[in-house]
Amino acid sequence: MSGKKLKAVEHHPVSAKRQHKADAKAAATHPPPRQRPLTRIQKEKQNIILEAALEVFSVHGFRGSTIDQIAEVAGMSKPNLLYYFPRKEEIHRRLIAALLDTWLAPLRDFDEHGDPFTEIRSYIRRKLEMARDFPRESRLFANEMLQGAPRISEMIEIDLKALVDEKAKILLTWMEQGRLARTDPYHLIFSIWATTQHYADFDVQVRAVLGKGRNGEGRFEDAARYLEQLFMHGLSPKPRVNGSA
Amino acid sequence: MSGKKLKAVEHHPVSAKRQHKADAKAAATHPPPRQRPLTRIQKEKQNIILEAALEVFSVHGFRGSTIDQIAEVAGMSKPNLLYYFPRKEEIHRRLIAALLDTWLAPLRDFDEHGDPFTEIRSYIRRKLEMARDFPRESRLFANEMLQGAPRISEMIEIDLKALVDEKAKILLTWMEQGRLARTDPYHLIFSIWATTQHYADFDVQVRAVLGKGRNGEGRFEDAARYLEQLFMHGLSPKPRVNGSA
DNA sequence: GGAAATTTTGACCAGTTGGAAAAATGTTAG
DNA sequence: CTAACATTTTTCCAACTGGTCAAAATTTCC
Repeated sequence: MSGKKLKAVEHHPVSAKRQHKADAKAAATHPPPRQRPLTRIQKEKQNIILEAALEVFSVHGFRGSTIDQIAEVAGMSKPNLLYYFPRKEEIHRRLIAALLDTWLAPLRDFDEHGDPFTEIRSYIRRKLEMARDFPRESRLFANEMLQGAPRISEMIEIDLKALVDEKAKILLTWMEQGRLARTDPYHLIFSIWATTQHYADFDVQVRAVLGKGRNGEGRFEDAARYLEQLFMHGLSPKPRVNGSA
Repeated sequence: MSGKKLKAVEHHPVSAKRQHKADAKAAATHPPPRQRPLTRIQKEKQNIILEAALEVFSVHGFRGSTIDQIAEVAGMSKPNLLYYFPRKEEIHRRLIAALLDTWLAPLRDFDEHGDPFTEIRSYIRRKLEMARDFPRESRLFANEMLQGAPRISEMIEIDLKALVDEKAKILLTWMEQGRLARTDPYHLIFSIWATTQHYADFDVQVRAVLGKGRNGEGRFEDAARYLEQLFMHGLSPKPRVNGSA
């Protein structure tokens, strides 16, 4: 349903506080067979679990989620789930790793050689589509941020920062060329993130406020229209070139 | 430190799944004396607890937080804490109730008779100040939203919606009067919420991206400047009235 | 078909968690 | 001083949690 391009980044903080007693044995019945190329069934089950875990983690956060919950959503028993992911943290790590990759793709596509407004508009559009189509991923990310990003601090301090720095530079160039209003490129990017992800993270609120009326999918199109205008012209009224209303 | 205008809204969902066995007895030694006007010490202790709970809940969410954690931050034992708030949920409820009140104050002050841009600008400013000065409250709110606002759905579906409807109407009037660009007032409000609260909720990310440089308090001023421009004129470059750069 | 490997299940465990009971320690008004 | 009350601490518990383990059920491969 959602986990499209997984990628298994493998970071291994290894900092398990309480390692119980599972030592270097590692080859008993429990862990899914190492070395071997990972059977089709294993991949399927892992995806089912990751999908279920996304569902749960994105709502309750890491600490607030239990393996039992995830197992139930995944339709399997807890020990069975633990057969595929020996540790709760491992599931979360995998989700986050996959997420970060997908999540930043739109920003990576930001093209230096394109037209500033076309680039910005399509970036907003893509982010908005992701908020619509992958709200759980957005919430998982938000949850992690709210907690101070304990598990991904290096990733955002290094990879993300580098990427944003790069794109900010592009924006600055455009500004110097007079093709874009001179302003803070970092906060510009923040504002795009904020306004688009809001529709995923605060979905309940958005729906509640818009009321029973057109809170179907229309809100995303309305949002797209509104944001386009906002980022283009702001809220200043049109200079009123032709006659009155 | 933070809980200014408490208000004790009293909602009582009462849906405790596991009621253990505490029945109508209710008058043992545990509960803080009912009826009596609530001594000064009681208020103080309650505030200490609420303060600690805010600290914990805002980071880990309701389910992810434990009474032990809160008690430790509050500098008291768990049973002692439970003497003042017999239930974990009760603490959370109190926090949320107080929060909603404070949180919406800036929007309430939105004045129909003011100048559109002055009103919008000062609304943005106030929200930004709140993000800076009360980030935990913002995160607590965000956490609740991420979880689908299970404990405050009626409140946002009724009170919040009514308030926003009212203010949206004002915005519409301004638009019709040609004093504000014609656009969707609801999404306009969403965008203000999103862009301002972002600085509290995604603080880690913002700081990481801005880097070690001026991530002190400067970011809030930069944000204020940027947002002012965004909401005023958008990102279109100045018409270039006078000469070149 | 059957041995080997994989997957699933059921029983179990130690540590945590929300909360109860009651005893112990203040505090205060008469 | 002391009885009545308020507060705090100690002890305890049942349910929940992350995780283990051996055995049973199933699949895979020759």
